[in-house]
Amino acid sequence: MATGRTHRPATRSRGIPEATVARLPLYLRALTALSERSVPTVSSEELAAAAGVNSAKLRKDFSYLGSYGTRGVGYDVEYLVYQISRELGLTQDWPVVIVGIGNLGAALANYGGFASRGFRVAALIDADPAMAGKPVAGLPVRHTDELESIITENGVSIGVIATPAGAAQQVCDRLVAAGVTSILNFAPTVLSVPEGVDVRKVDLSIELQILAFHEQRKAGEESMPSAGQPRAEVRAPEGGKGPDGEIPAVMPA
Amino acid sequence: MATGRTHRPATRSRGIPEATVARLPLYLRALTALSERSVPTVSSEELAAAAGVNSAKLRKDFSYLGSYGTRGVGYDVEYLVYQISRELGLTQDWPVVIVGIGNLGAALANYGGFASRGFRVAALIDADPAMAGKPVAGLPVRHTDELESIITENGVSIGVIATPAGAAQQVCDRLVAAGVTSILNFAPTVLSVPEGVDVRKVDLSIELQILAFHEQRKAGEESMPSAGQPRAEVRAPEGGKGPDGEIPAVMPA
DNA sequence: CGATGTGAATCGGTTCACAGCG
DNA sequence: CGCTGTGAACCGATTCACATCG
Repeated sequence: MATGRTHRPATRSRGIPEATVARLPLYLRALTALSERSVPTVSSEELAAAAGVNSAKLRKDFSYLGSYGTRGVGYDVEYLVYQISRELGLTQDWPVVIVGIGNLGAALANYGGFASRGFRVAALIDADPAMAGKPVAGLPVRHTDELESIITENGVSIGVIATPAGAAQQVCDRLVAAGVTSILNFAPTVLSVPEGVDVRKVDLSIELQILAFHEQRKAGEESMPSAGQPRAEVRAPEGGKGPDGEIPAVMPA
Repeated sequence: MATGRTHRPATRSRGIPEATVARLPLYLRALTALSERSVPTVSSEELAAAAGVNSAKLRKDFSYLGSYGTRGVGYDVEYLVYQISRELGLTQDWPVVIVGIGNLGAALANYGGFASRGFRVAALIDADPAMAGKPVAGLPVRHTDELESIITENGVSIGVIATPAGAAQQVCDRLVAAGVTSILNFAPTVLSVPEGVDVRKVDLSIELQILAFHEQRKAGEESMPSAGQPRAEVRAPEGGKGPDGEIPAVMPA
């Protein structure tokens, strides 16, 4: 596993479980929706339903952040939005670069969920000289040659890789060398990075394969000599996802 | 969690853990690469490195599928590719529809990783009448009115939703009513579906927020009175991901 | 001998159920 | 009285370490 230190410096009591961190954005989204409808407070039950989890899990998650609720009443929406935002680090500005402006890169550049969450697309970068200068989502595409200077000048610490698989590791190396310490990888490759660099991946193909697995199972069960109903025992609406939940990648043009 | 049945019919000994299923596509990808380089066999150690996991986990995973290795030698690449493909249900053809042909939908339509894995884009569907007939990735975009007939005629059981958040639930309902039982959701909404329908989601914004959380932590540690080295204790290259690994969604144009 | 396959130990996360408090 | 907050039980997944066998 290589966890760096074996024991972790125990940065105060900051022991928020990874699984909880992964759900905070979900709660935040639900809370934001409530906030827009001017709902003042929510119970764990209601919020849980809106976020697609169960209430016990939600309460436990919030308990790691502190006691932000009021017994007998619920949670103050605005206050919770603030607390979660702060915890996630969304109260500050995060400049990001997107490398690889193919179909996917362009889709990401146009994605509205960025700005609203404290993320700012500092630059779009592509290796194709023909792309250079072309405006995508209101930003001119810059050439890969400028990668290092863009990172440095804008203090970018988060990079998004949306290049073909073959170019991903190389791009990753350059991003890291230039100072990026968090990478969101859409290319279908395993990136190797030095310790201290965080990588998350999204791979559409993998998601589909997992669906196919379950789909096959359903089909099999239907025509099973034993099996009762056509489709029972599958994944519940809850929205749960396999543990460890590897996320995989989409490949651009 | 609402697992439908409480005990599961125990479809023979088919007890492959969800976490293992989620990694099979990863192994498959690595194996395919080896196969293309005509490598005949691999050890658990080598394959694990290529897939970004540790070897004990990989061996345990494979043990759920059966004993496909040879002690003292390793695994036969071709044989394993076949076994995993079969297990995942990739030896059959899976027609899929993509609903919502914005930036993201187009990117998905152009994604090459589909065909190579047994997935076939049966149709691209969009609600905008102006899009109808326009060719995207070689296929003419069809209007939402045709959704039901397309699903039925092509026997589609897997649907991909790449619409704006507001339209997602409605599209989902129609897909399900028409017979779709697996959905890959890219819209940033919690979809509610009847039991027996599988939903997985991909949300870019959530992934970025998780990165921001860790990024913030790194920054904090650096200037910590106590903390030793600048950056220790973060996520290792291993590629691990938070359990439960909620996957989030990208929003199209 | 070397690498697989797997019980047993361990770990992290989820769920339960209820004490605590506004 | 109702809902939060949480210890404890539970459960699945990961890791360890070694017996097994080609």
